[in-house]
Amino acid sequence: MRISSWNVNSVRARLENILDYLKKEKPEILMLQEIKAQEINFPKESFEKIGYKNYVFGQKSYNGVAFLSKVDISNVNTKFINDPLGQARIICGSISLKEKEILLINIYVPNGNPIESEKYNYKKKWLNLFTNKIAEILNKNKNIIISGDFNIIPEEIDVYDYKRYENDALYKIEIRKKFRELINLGLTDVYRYFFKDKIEYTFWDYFAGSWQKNYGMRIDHFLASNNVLRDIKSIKINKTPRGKLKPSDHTPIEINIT
DNA sequence: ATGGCTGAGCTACTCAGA
Repeated sequence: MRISSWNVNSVRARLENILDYLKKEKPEILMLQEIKAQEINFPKESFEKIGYKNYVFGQKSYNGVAFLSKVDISNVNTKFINDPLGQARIICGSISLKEKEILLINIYVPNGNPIESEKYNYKKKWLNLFTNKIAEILNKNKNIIISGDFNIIPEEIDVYDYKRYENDALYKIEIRKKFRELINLGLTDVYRYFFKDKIEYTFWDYFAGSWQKNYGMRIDHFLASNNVLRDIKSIKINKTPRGKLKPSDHTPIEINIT
């Protein structure tokens, strides 16, 4: 089974690109972030027409997450945490894989910039709430996958010039520590598990030819609990969609799981 | 290079992203 995650930066502006991607790569599940639409404006029919069910948690203008899936997702929940600002940033649900039930948690972490603003406090508070909830979940459920746009650069090698990001909400040491705290609950950064030193990115700014110069960062991740990690056979950052016309500034990251 | 694009909401311009 292939599961993919992609911050699409508006599901409506990106509809043709998303449909092209689904037809070409045929993931069983695509986890979307930043759909920037209310559920009523989500183009469900377009996805249903090519065999994907829609599970949507949207809001007006900003944020919003969703699952597109060929298989049933059960117990879909949009209240995983009580978001301090009431924003649509998490949707989760369960899938069956062989005899296993796996909880999929699709997240869009707050950006947090600029760091001297209330937005940074919101990011820290959000990450604390999320990590506490994951700790609680892991006590009873050993099969979880967290994926999405974390807005966190884990290490130096995950950004084209880390010195420029030392006072940025994506790379500040305080934020990277929160990522470590989450991992230390018993999760693995799946990309780094397969590729110890490889330099690859999932995001490139729209500005100033960042894509052409490969000025990017790795901020979209798959984290898996140990029981699930065993079943993950590969992971890939698929750069093709970022090079298309009218692209998202992020590109999909995909796992194969058996 | 702390915003030089891009999108939503709206219909002029602000807010947000990373």
